[in-house]
Amino acid sequence: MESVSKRGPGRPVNVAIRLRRQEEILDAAAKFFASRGYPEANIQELADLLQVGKGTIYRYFPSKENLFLATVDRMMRKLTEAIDAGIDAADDPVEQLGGAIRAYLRFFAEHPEATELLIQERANFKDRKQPTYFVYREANTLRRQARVRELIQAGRLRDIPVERIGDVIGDLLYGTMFTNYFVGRERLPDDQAADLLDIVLYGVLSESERRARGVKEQDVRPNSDHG
Amino acid sequence: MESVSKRGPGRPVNVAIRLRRQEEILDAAAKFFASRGYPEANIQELADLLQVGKGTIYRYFPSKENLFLATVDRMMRKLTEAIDAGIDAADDPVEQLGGAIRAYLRFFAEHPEATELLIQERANFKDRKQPTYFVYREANTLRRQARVRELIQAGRLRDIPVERIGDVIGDLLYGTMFTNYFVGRERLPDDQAADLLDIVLYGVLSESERRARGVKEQDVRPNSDHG
Amino acid sequence: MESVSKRGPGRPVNVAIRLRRQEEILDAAAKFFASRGYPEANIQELADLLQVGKGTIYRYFPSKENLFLATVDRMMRKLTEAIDAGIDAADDPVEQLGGAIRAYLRFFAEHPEATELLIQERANFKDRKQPTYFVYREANTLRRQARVRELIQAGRLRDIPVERIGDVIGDLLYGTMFTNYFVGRERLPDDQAADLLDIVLYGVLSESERRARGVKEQDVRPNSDHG
Amino acid sequence: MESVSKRGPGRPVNVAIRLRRQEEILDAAAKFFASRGYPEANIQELADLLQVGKGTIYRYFPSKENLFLATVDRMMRKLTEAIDAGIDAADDPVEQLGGAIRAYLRFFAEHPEATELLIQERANFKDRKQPTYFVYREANTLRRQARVRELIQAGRLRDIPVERIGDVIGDLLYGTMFTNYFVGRERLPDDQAADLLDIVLYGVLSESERRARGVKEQDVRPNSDHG
DNA sequence: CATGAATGAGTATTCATTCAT
DNA sequence: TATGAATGAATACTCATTCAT
Repeated sequence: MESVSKRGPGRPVNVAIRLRRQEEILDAAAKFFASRGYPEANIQELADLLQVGKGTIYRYFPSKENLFLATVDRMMRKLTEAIDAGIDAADDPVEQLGGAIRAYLRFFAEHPEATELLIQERANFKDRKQPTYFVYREANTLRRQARVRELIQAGRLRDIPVERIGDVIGDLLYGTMFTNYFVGRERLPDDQAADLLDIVLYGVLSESERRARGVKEQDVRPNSDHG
Repeated sequence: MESVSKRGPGRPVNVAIRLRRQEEILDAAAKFFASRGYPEANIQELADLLQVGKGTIYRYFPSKENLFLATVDRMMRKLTEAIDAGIDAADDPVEQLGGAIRAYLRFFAEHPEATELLIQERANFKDRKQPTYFVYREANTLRRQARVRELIQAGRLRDIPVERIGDVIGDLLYGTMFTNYFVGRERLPDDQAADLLDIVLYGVLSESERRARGVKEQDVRPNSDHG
Repeated sequence: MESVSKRGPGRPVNVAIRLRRQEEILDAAAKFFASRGYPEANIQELADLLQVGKGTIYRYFPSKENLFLATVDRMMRKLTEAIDAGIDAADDPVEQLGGAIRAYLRFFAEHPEATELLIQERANFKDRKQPTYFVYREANTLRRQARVRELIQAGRLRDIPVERIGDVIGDLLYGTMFTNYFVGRERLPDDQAADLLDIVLYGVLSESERRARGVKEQDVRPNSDHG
Repeated sequence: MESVSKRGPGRPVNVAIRLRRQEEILDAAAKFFASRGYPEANIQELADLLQVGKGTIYRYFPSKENLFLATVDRMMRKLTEAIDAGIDAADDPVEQLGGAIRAYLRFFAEHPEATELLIQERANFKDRKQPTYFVYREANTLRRQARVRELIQAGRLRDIPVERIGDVIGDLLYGTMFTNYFVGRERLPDDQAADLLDIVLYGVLSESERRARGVKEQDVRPNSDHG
């Protein structure tokens, strides 16, 4: 697509080869960094794994750090795609929320190395870089907040500040993903998504307790973070 | 004075001094490991900070690893104490839940280095050790589940499996704590606790949507993890 | 040229260069370890001497210990060759014994560092390794004992157990070599070999004393170590 | 015994205590240095063994080096005594030579640590100090050469330069002692002494070979080291 | 283009020695 | 006098990166 020219000058074939090789390296690197941890992952070993020379890796990525960050970025790109696909699979906005959550949990269940990469990035580049995860999360915030706002205006969600809803759901997913990985929880992502959604949608209080507490529909508590 | 041991002459071991020195080292080490990250934290610099010789640190802790893990453990002990205190401050069980959440968020707001230590531990000792955080979390699980069970039996919470509630709240807090730290959120812990609790207790759906979805009091959805 | 392997492009491994470099390192290391002593010999300094980076030495030898032991082994290989050459230089078996002794003493006179390496090995690897010297000595024992046995059968040597003769000559050379080095004796190796051989062959007793003591040809004293 | 004074000034008792304590330390140190090797022998461990504080050892010996060398010196003093006793046990001078050799070999058989101390001293103080062994050996040289000279004048030994005889016997013993220790030979010292003496006295040649070679009584070969 | 030989900065830990108690 | 707390010099080894072939 990039070069539609039938016969450009130079070496057109190599571009494709170069991209494919790059992908191969990133694939192997993702697993390798995740299994060893960034500091213990040495390039020589990765080169051996890939059956290429060390120098070759350096031809594709200027440094270990750069390779690692490319690895994380690629992973986050894939996560974003997966979530978007999960959203697009439903029509009803509330169902779309469920779709997003399922996609998120599925993704990390299928790619355990993804979680490890997030940790390693934060631990090893704490001062040098905003965590890629949050770069992406923020990039999608407005788009997703808009959706929530529509639901509120449609009267389907309580009138709570949209950031608050986004934060709670985002933080809950983030915490769930880490915990799943760290303690080795083996739940089916879809079951877990359902449980989680149930509480987020309905809360944990019983009907009687809700009534006893006199919930007001529009505003359960004064909104402190509107400003 | 403490021990009437028949020790001969010579410089007596002062237990109190020893303990105090140990605490001083742990205090400094917590901040130091958090600010540098485990791999970059070199003992020489820590010794300089403490104005003692490197050897002195090694008299109190046999290795860098040991010192670091002691640091994490101490922090988790303090967190547990803070949460317990937050619980004990209220009588009503639902209020106690709020107290626990507030204590948790306050603790990490006041001790930003605590979050960093958790990351560093996971990133640098991934294969050697179960994360201390989850050792403590598990140690308190049964005790806290019992409390939830009572609330359900009292009809104040929906009849949802207790693990599910514990997991959701635990994961939400965990994710919130990390996110606060990573993106530098500066919310007042108590406000954040209130927001979070509001959603956990009441859910995000509006009353009309709840009714439209025909919520059943006892069991909103078939319980998949009872067995 | 040596190997017609189908290696792809890239810098080819030059086996000859590799071997030469290895020899250079061993040469320098032998002198260096001998002059400093094993514990004081630090690799950085050796690298400086060789005008290469520390890492280069580690490319050829995996550790300081390994390098040192390779150094000792090489020296013992050379000693063995020298002795064998000394033996082959003569035809008469008794002359061959003289040739071996001369070669031994010459070797250590010409390579003072060899003695030092033997000491250093024993002192620093006492529990980890049988001294290389004795590994080689034992490897040659049977071969040399056979020669002695022939001489006895030919009636040229007294009928003394072959081990006894081998041990005495071996121990005498070992002790002479150490003593020469430790006290800085500067005798010509060939003169010393002659003196030593004279006593070993003829003993120190005068003819009259021999007769007075009634030497029996075949067996001067009851053989206690035949079994 | 040392201080016969009934009531000297100061603290007379302590001198005896001090000497006894010093001996205890030297005893333990000899075995300790021999088993660990000088560099690995750390003073703390020796203090633990002796059940005293590290500082106490430093009250008796100013440094690790000094303690070690005192240990070697004491050992050599004992060896000298043992050899002298072996000499004094016989009247006939040739028997006395046998007595000395037996005493030497017995001493090292009974004190294996003695050999190790000699190695360790040479290996670790190569540039700082003439080996104690040779200090003592030289100190006794003249005395022993005189004895040999008398035997020659009495016509009982061949007229060989006395140094040559002393060197050969001395080197042979030195080499035998080391070899015994390094290869773990378990021969009875007296048997070994007899074997060794047999060869030194009578040589290894058969009578017929001696005659064939035309041994001249007084001078088997021109004396090259008289000057 | 691909390779791997060469490089050298960087760091946890030990232990002889001192000296306050 | 005896002790042991405190100290800090000293060193092998790894591995990201470069660049000659």
